[in-house]
Amino acid sequence: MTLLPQRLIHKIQQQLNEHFGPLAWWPADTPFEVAVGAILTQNTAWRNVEYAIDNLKHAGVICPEALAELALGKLEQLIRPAGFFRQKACRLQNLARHLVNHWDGDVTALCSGPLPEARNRLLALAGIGPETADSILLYAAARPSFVVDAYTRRIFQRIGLLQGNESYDQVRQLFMQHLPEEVALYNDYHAQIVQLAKTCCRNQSTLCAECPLDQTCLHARRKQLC
DNA sequence: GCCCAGGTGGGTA
DNA sequence: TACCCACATGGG
Repeated sequence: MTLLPQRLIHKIQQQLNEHFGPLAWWPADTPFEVAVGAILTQNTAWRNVEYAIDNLKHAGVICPEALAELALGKLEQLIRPAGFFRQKACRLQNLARHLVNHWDGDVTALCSGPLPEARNRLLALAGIGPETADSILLYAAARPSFVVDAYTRRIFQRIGLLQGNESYDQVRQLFMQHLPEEVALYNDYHAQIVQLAKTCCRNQSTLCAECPLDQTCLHARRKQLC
């Protein structure tokens, strides 16, 4: 049985929600900390991001004003555990200075107004691409912008909904056109995707026997047939 | 020792 | 447009 994309996207969400419950999440205390985490986690394991954020907290610089003033070399050392530390230090300081200079240090102000314009403002900043922009919009500013990440692609490719050659915006549009425009739903869905990818639908050594989607997923059903 | 992790941007054809 | 590559650390 092959479900239409809309049915499939809803069914997966229901199954994940039943399995994990609502997660409503981003591990951060403030909107700015969400933005910092979103930049630091670029192609990096979250565990390493936590080390870097702990360093920033202990140094008392996890706010736009302090980060904007901090010596770049010092910032590089603090975020070193998150990898790509020279690039990411520039990106963080650039964001912090932009916020201080133009938005009164307020991430949610930067993300305000019509969604496409807000998203384009983020994309215009150095080192903020589509995934980072959508993470900031959704999790820092509670705007309904669906986040597509490597987990989303991996899971929905295995399920059979994606081929693997779709652009970021194509995947984002696929979800956004089939889901109601609800922040809480986007928030939970992405959080549940992350949870599934870390627990069952891992890159290697998949645990399909424990997966709540095993009856829906092509990958798991193929394994069952073997 | 090797591979991978919640990407992005610059260069090249 | 489509690939290729640099960017860097820490854990399994």
